[in-house]
Amino acid sequence: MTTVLIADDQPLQRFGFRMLLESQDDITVLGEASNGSEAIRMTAELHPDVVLMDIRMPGLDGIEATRRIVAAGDRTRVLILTTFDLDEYAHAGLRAGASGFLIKDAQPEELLSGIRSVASGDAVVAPSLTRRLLDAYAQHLPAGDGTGDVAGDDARLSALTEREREILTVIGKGWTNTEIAARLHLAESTVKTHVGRILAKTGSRDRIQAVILAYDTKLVEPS
Amino acid sequence: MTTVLIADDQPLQRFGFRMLLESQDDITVLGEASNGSEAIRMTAELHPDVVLMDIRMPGLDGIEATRRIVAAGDRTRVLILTTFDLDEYAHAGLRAGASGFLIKDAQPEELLSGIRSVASGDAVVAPSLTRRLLDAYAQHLPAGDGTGDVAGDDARLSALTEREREILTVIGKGWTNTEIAARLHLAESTVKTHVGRILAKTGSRDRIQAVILAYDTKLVEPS
DNA sequence: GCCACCGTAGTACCGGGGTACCACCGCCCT
DNA sequence: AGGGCGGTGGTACCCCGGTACTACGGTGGC
Repeated sequence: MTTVLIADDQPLQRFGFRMLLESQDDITVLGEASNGSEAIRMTAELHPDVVLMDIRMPGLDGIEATRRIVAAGDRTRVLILTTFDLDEYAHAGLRAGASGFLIKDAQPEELLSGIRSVASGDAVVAPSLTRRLLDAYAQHLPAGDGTGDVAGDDARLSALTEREREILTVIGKGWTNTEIAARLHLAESTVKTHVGRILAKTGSRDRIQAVILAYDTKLVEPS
Repeated sequence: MTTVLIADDQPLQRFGFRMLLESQDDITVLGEASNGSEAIRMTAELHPDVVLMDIRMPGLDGIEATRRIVAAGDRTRVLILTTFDLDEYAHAGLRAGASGFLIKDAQPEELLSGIRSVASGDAVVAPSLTRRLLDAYAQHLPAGDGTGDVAGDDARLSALTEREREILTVIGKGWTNTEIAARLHLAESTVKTHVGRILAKTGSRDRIQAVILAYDTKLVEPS
C-alpha cells in the first residue's frame, strides 16, 4: 500500500487528486496540506511514502518544503507537480532532492504510475521534461570518446570468468541477489552460486568486500 | 502513424517486438535489422520515425549505429533497449545522441508509450534508470545559490551528524557491525542504531548502498 | 525550566545473504 | 570416449543485518 500526502494550495486541485488516488486500491491519501509549512508538519506526523508537492504555494513554497522534508531524512519521497515546465523549477527541485517531476495536466495514468515508481524508490520525470534533462546531463558528461581503457584489469580479478566479472559488476552497483536474478533472467540459486564463487576466488568474506573490490579495481566507477 | 525499425540480433526478440508493435493501430514496423550496419542502411532507406536499438549486436554495436544514425541528421530518433541498465551504456548512448533508454523486460505499455513519446520528439528513460540520471545530473549542477550548502560537502551527507559520518566511513571500509562495535568501543546495538539512522538519512536501503555512497561522495577513497 | 538533538543501549523479530552440498548440460580439448 | 570447466539450478541451514520499538543521560538553545 502506498500512502500519499497532497500539498497544493488550490482546494479544487486537491479534490481532483484525492478522487483520482482514492479510486486506486493500492493508494491511500493520508491527508492534504495547503502550504509548505503544513506539508512539512504533516509529513513529520504521518510519514507518507510520497508527497505530491505543488511548487506555487503561499508562505513556504514547494521547493523549500521539499528541501526540508528530504533533509529530515525520512523515507518520504517528494514528487513535484508543476503547471509550467520551467527549467529553473526543475533545477531548484533537483537540488532540493525531489524524486520526480510531473506536469499537472498529465494523463491520470501517468500520475498514478509516477507515484508508484517514486514510492518504490525509482524516480520519474515527465516526458516533456526528460529531453532537457538528457541534454543538460549529456553536456556535463566527461569528454571521453568511449573507446579505450578497459576497467577491471586487476590481478585480484584474474581468476574470475567473464560471467563472474559481469555479476561482480552489478554487485558493485549494489544490486541484491533477487534483483540480479530478475534483471539477468537467472534463478536466485544460480546467482547465489555465482556470488559464492566470486567471494571465494577474490578472498572476500561477503558482498560488501566485493563491492569495495569492484571500486578499488575500477570495475565500477564512482558516479 | 509512427513508423518503427527494429534492430536486434535475436530473431525471437525481434518477433516479440514486432507482434507487440503491430497490434497497435498507430504503429507500423517498417523492417528488422540484425546488426548495426544493417540498421544504418535500412534507416537511410526507410526513414523510420523510431529505431528500436539493441546495444549488443555482432559487428557494429548499437551505440556506434546510434551515433551514425543521429549524425546522418535525419528525423529518425533512436530508442535504446538494454538488458542490463549498466551506466556506461547510458553514458555512451547519451553521447551517441539517443532519445531514450528502456530496459528490455519493461512492461509492454512502457515500451509502447516510450515509442510514442520518442516519435513525438520527447525523450524517455526507464524508471529504474531515471534515479541515477537525476542524481548524476544534480551532482553536475552549478553549486546552489542562496541557501548554504557547506563547501566541498556532498548534499547527500549533509543530514548526517559527525558521529554518523564517522560510522559511515568505516561502513565504507567494509567493517561489520561487530567489528565497528569492538574497534570503536561501542555496544553492537548502538552500532545498529547508528547504521539504521545513516541508512534512513541517506536513503540507502542497506549498508551496501551506503558503501557505494561513501565511495561516490569520496568519503572513502579507493585504495 | 524545558525541549530538541545526539549518542548511547537494549529487546524482539524477520528476511536476505552466505555456505555446503549436489546435479545437469553444453562446450572444448585431448 | 572421456574429462575438465563454465553456467545454470536446487535444497537445507545458520547467522548477520536491518527494523521497530523503547529508553536514558548530556548538552545547548530558547
